[in-house]
Amino acid sequence: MSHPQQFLNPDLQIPDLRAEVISLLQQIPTGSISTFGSLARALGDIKAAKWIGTLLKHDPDRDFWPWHRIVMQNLQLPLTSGVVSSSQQELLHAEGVTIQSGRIDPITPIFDEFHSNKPLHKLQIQQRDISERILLTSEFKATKSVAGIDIAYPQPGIARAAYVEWNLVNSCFDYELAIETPIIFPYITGYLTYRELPAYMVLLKAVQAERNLAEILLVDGSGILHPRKCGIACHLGVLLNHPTIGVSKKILTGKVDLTNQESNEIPILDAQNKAMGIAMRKTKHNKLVYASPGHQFSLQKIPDLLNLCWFDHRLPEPIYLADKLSKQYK
DNA sequence: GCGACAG
DNA sequence: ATCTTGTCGC
Repeated sequence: MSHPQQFLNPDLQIPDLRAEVISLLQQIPTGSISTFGSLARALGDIKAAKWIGTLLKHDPDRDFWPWHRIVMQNLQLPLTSGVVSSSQQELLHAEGVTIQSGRIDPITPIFDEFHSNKPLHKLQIQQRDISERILLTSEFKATKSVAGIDIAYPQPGIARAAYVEWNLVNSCFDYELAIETPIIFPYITGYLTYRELPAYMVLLKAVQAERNLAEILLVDGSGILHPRKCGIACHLGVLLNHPTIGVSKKILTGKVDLTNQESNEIPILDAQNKAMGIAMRKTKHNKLVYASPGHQFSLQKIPDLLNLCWFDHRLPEPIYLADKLSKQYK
C-alpha cells in the first residue's frame, strides 16, 4: 500500500483538520463553553459543523482533549443515541458549569475568540484559483476511449479507488485497475477533492505505468456544478491537464427546471440562471444523474458523450463498472 | 416548518 | 460513503 502524499502535486496542499480542531478546543478556557458552529467558522466554513460533531462523538482519543466544552447553539447538550451523555455532564460539572435538564446555565461564558489560520478558507482560495484555470472547450471530434473512476471505503481510513476503461469504437470493456490507500481528510460538503483526490492520483499513476489514460475521465462527483465552480472533476482535470466530466447521483448545487419533467436532459442553472450542468437519465424510468464539465470538455457535448456509453444501468457504463469494482473487496 | 443536500 | 434483512415492485 503506497502513501498518497508522495505523489501529490504542490498545487494540492491538504491540512490536518483533526489537529486543527484539537488546537482550537484547547483554546477554550476551563469553565467556558463553545458551539459546533463557532468551531466550524474558526476552521473557515460553517459546513464543517456536522463533521466536528462526529469527530467529537467518535474519536477514540477524544478524552485527551476538552471535547465536552462544545454544545449546541441553543445551549443544549448534543445527544448520544437519543440521550445526553452523562460523561459530558460530569466533565462540565467538574469545571463549574451547571446544567439543568440537558441545558447549559445561560450565565456560562461562551468562548468565540479562536486563534485560527482558517484552513478551510485557504482551501476555498485554492479552489477559486483552480477554477480560473478550467477550460470548457472540447478538443475531440471522435472519442475512442472513456474511463470511469470511483472510490469505496472497505474500512474507515482506507480508500479503494477503481478505474474502468470503456472502448467507444467497439463498445466494450477494455481495462480495469483498483488500488488501496490510506485516507485522512474527512468528508465535508464542498471539499470532496481534499478527501478523494490523493487516492485518485495514486490510482492514475498506477494506470499510467501500464498504458495511456483514456481520452476522457468520468469522475464520481461534481464538475463546475459546485459552490466555487470547482468540484473534484475540475480539480483533477486541471492538475492532470486532462479532460474530465463530473457525474453524481445527487445534486450538490443549482436548480433543475421542474417544468421540463418530460425531458431526459434538463439543464441545471446556477444563481445567475446560467447552465452549469445537465440532469440526465437513460430512460424516463431511471432516476436522474447530474453531470457537469470538469476540464477541457464543454457542457453541450456531455449528453452525446454519455449516451455513447450508457446502457442498462442508472449510471453510464464506465462509471457504473468503476463503482462496482471499487466495492469488490469482500 | 424550512433549507441544506457531491462522497 | 457506510451500517444492514428481508421485502416490495417490475
